[in-house]
Amino acid sequence: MKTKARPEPKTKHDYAAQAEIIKAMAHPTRLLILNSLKKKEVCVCELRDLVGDDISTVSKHLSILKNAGLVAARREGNWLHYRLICPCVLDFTGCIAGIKR
Amino acid sequence: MKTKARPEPKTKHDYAAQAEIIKAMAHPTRLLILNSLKKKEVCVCELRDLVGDDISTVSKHLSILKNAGLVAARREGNWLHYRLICPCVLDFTGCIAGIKR
DNA sequence: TTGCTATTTTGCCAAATTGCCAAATAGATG
DNA sequence: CATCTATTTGGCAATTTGGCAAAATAGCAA
Repeated sequence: MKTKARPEPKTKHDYAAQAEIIKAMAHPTRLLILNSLKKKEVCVCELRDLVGDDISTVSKHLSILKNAGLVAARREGNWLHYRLICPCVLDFTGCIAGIKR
Repeated sequence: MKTKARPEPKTKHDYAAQAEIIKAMAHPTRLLILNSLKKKEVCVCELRDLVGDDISTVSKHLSILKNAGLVAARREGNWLHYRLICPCVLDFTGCIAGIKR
């Protein structure tokens, strides 16, 4: 039987890596995109309609999410379908919802 | 018996509010502070030593966390002790740790 | 009151972020 | 090849953020 794992203390580097991912989520449009991908993959053009910004703006948000490792794309003909890689990032919402200022 | 609650669709305003809180967490120093408060409240001067930045910088990070509703302060003489209001925000870390780029 | 300590606020500046438009790219199709 | 569609990239201005230092504030004690 294993002894209970004791986590190493986190370094500044660890926190920087975490912050990169959290920063990618820290934008209203990107939260909307992530939530839109909760149940199914969605095409960029659909996301543009949902978001309502210029397509180039939406694309930039997607590349930020992609670089953070939060979403991935699959090409199908001319369309790119984005999907959520780690749906658990949306569980966060439940905790956040309980915070009142 | 109640029927299962069906969440309302989130508005841009909802996402903006969520983003505010997440943005407050999206900085290495602020993640370090939040984790330092995981088990017990901590004085500002201790946090300054942990973080290593100028005291005014630490104070600014604390005010960002406070405005986001993530921490609160309790005065004891000259010292201010900060504590984590919603420890659940640290559960997030588990999901984040699974993300690889 | 004065002085002392802990903390916050203000001012400043460099760096990063945001969003739009235009241009470039990738893939499909003729 | 040319052309069309979907998407990304580059450039730019406006705004926001981060960190230090100086000044201001809050509470305690003499």
